[in-house]
Amino acid sequence: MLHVDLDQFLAAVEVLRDPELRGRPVVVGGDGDPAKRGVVSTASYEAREYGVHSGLPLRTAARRCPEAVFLPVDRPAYEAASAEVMATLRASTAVVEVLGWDEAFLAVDTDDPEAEAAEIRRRVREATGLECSVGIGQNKLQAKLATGFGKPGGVFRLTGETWFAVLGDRPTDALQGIGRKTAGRLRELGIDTVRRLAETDPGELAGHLGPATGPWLVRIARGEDSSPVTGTPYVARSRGREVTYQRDLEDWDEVRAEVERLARLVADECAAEDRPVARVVVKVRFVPFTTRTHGQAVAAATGSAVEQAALAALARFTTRRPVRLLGVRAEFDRR
DNA sequence: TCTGGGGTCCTAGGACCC
DNA sequence: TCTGGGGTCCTAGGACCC
Repeated sequence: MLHVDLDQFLAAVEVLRDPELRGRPVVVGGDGDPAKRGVVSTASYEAREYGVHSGLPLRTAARRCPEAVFLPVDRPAYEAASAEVMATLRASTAVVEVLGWDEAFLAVDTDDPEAEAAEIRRRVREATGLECSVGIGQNKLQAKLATGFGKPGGVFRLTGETWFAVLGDRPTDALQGIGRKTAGRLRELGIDTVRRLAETDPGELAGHLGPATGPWLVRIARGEDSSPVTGTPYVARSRGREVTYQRDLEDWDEVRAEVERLARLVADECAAEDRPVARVVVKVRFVPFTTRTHGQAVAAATGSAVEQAALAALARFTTRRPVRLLGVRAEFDRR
């Protein structure tokens, strides 16, 4: 199995549009104004030299790298570039499973995966001008982790034979699915490396981290993953809109009006997809950063059902502190 | 580090039913 | 009426990913 991951995707698309950006620190995020609330979506490798990375507040990025070029997120441009790349990948005989804008798994039948990977890199570059890295593995987990070792612009193979030599002594958050919080909880249990996690009794970990999560963590630490590469089209389970306000909302009438506006946007998208909404969840982030959600089942599929449900969900909030973010999410009927 | 926006999946507790 | 045990569903919150 191969995992294809485009290098510094958003920044690379911007460089293609404006070749003068090549070689310069480029930061894509928010509306391109580093003085505003927002975070970095993608930093070019030049910007990463200054400690700028995805998720970093734009203000902080500007402090670390004042000479960087800050650009707004241009979704349509990235969607178009992504579609071109995915079409290129699908043109081969492989089964292609797309993950977001800039990643895909490919199930290929070949005796020489490195040659296949090099060929994919060449075709993507020729068709789109974009560079990618390719990971090779016996399953999706191995392939995906391998890509990181190939970046940028390289190919890396990770198998059951090399798994522990490459990853055994690394911290547990080297694994996809383990973030800062879970790594911290594992450390408290005396588990600080991938190897230690792999040696842990799944039943014991279930007691600490849940019946599904515990045993799953042990499996991924062993490099085990039986999930197939599926070419079936992705079907969303929910659709939502959320917005962080540059100025905190203090007036609850304004909060109500905004929730109604977001609900209308979501309702229109759901209607366009012709999928019945089962539930609406409203999210409120209060100042400084406390987030609460309330949901409301949608009874009938009437014209304004989503808006009605959103306002009903909002009515369950009793706190009246200033608000920095509002969100409305519609969950589809699961059948 | 003053912390986006799009999502997915899992957990725990309570309600409810037999 | 001083109270079991198992199963399922719903809800809010948390963690993670791109």
